[in-house]
Amino acid sequence: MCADITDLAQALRNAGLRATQQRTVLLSILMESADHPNADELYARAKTIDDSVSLATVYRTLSALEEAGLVRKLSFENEPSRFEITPVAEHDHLIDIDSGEVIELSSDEITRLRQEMVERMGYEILSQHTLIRARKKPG
Amino acid sequence: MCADITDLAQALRNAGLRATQQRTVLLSILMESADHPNADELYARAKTIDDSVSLATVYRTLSALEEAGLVRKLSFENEPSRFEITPVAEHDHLIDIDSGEVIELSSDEITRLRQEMVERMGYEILSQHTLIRARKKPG
DNA sequence: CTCATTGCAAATTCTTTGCATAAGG
DNA sequence: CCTTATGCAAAGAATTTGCAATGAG
Repeated sequence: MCADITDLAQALRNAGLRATQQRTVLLSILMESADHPNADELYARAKTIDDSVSLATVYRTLSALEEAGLVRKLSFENEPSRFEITPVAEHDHLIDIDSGEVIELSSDEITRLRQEMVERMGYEILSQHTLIRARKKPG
Repeated sequence: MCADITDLAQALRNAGLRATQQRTVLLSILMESADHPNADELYARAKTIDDSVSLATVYRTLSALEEAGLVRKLSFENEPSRFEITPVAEHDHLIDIDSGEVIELSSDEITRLRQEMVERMGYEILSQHTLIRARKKPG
């Protein structure tokens, strides 16, 4: 949970990326972010730690981290992409359309079902993600 | 399958929308599009029928149709939004990342499982959609 | 007739890129 | 050192909006 800078730098190098100041900061922020921040939010948070980071670097870093498999990009409707550390356990997202809150849903059984269905069709899954738009029931 | 112009106009009015020339054309194109076109593609197709439609109207119409529940907007990663007539039977999408082809997956069982899970949490589902990125297995 | 809808062009929003400088290994 | 990454500012892509003209009911 509380990875130190050295660990992060190592994680970056293991992923084949240079462990720059900016990447380390961004990765640490993502790891301690329970929500699913977008690029602007990450940029704002990063600047409180390292005033020099630019938004361009945030985007470039997110692309690099995604390509390396360390980060997952989430495309919600009508809003900028959000990002999260690649989850160990597969999970989906429910967005409360009234509050905007994003809730993670684990979905082992569903994941297995989908996997079977898709494999029967002759495909292998690279990634899968379900987005549910929902509203709290009254009462 | 082969709805005529009158039906379309009526469908629009039933949804509380004025049945304009442009909306009727766009709705008819969507109904006969087996793929999942984006705004630009719809614009191009619409112009072959009615040269006067503008891209702005395509966007405005799609918003209106979506709000009215006639159309579903699909947010794929790294590409403009695509649109489809709101499906009668719930289904998800698999995108072949090599060919770009989009395949519809029906998912009755999975839909039911998700529904139960979410209801147990005290939410009611407004929409749900799964996007699977996959690649054809060799052989 | 009256108000919603349209086309056009300009504006926004999110994201990417070119280039000279800085910094990782 | 040598290359890759960075910041900045400018470019780009997708989508939205203001406004005067048009068209549906």
